[in-house]
Amino acid sequence: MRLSQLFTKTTKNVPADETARNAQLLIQAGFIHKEMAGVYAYLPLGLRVLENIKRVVREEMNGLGGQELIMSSLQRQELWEVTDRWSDENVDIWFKSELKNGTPIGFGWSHEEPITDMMKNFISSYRDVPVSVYQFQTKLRNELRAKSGIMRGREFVMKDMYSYSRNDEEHQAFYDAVTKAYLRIFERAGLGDITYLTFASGGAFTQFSHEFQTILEAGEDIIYVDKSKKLAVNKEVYTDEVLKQVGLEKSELEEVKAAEVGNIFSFGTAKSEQLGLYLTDETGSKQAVVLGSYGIGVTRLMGVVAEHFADDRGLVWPVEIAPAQIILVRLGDNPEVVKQADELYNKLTGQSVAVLYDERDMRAGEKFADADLMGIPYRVVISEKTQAAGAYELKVRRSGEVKQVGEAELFETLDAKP
RNA sequence: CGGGGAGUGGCGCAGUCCGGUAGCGCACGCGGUUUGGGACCGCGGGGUCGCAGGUUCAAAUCCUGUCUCCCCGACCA
Repeated sequence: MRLSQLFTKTTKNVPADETARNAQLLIQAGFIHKEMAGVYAYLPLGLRVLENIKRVVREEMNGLGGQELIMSSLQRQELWEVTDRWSDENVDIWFKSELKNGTPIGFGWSHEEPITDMMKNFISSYRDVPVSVYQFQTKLRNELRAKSGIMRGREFVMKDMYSYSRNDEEHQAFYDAVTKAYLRIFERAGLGDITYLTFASGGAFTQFSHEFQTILEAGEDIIYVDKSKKLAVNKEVYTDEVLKQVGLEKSELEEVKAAEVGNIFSFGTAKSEQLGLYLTDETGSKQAVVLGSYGIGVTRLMGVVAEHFADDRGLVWPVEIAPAQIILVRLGDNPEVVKQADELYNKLTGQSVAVLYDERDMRAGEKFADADLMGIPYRVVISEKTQAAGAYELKVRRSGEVKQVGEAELFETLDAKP
């Protein structure tokens, strides 16, 4: 993408109505636009990050055998009344409206009920399971107070997966596989070192659920981490009894603030029984289906990554989810410089390397500041100076390291062929 | 939902106490000088001061109501 064609602009002014670092930087860099409190639009660069995160998540979900679909945002009152989660007393984050004829409808804050109800059409035999389905869905939640930028909004994108199994053993095998896949996702998003599998409240159905908590000062949760065992316990279930159960020693635990980037649940058969999802086994007897639910806050994850890696110059994206792998900065309009820069741009984009080509008629300082603010992992400069030196100037955003490289090394860095 | 703070060109702010023709920086347009870390000079365009009432000869400024935004807390499968 040529930056002269990009409609968004960076700004030096920090937005006054944001204190969350992630939102400040994402707005300054032109990645997102704030529509109202807790509601953000994703502009071209931000959308690229979002799509990259989705790509990673999708690959891992498909690897588990998950089948992608998209449920609806408008939901039926009667369905949620079956599980007693329609009333505002029980669920206080509903957005509700009604059809022209007066029929109440809700805007989806979760999809457990609709998706499980829908699966009744397709699961009737033990031969139909195990099966898992997932979606990337915009969730709407009428939070009393929005905060933390895109880490907690009223409208956000979540990947939610649901698994249907015939018994606890089958369910547990899948649950464990999801756990591993989740850890790989956070690893690929660059947060592997600081993301912990965390024991958390299991709600009404099981004793524990598992959260994936990323250590972050701006996080909203308190957890106790055992860094050597790579496990943690959420403060909400932090008792001697629980520690004993999960095999953690109080003396090994450290209290930290963290952001919940994922959460997985076992529902057992309770919800299936409520909604009437049964299968027939080999003996012809009817059994309730074992349900699991697995969420990742996609937009929150983007916010956490932004927040965690940012430095005093701006955003810093890990290569796998960056809006571009490289930003090609062309200085001046000397015909030879233009020629070399155009050629490099064409060669890289021809190999599907995502390149931001800064061919704007601007001063070097502004271009460098923009490249830093946008957080593109690699920056290559082509100018009269680099031509005289006979090498490309390559800067690594994260470390700040600058070096002269030849074509071979440049392409190797970008995992491309010269 | 309780407490606190704030709404003034696209963005960031001053002006409000003490009423008298709305200003600065960034961004934008034109001209010029610059040109490897957010340059400089000159000229220029752009704002019913959140909204609705009220007081007054006169309201960004005073009064009443209302909406929105931010922070702390509470809440949070």
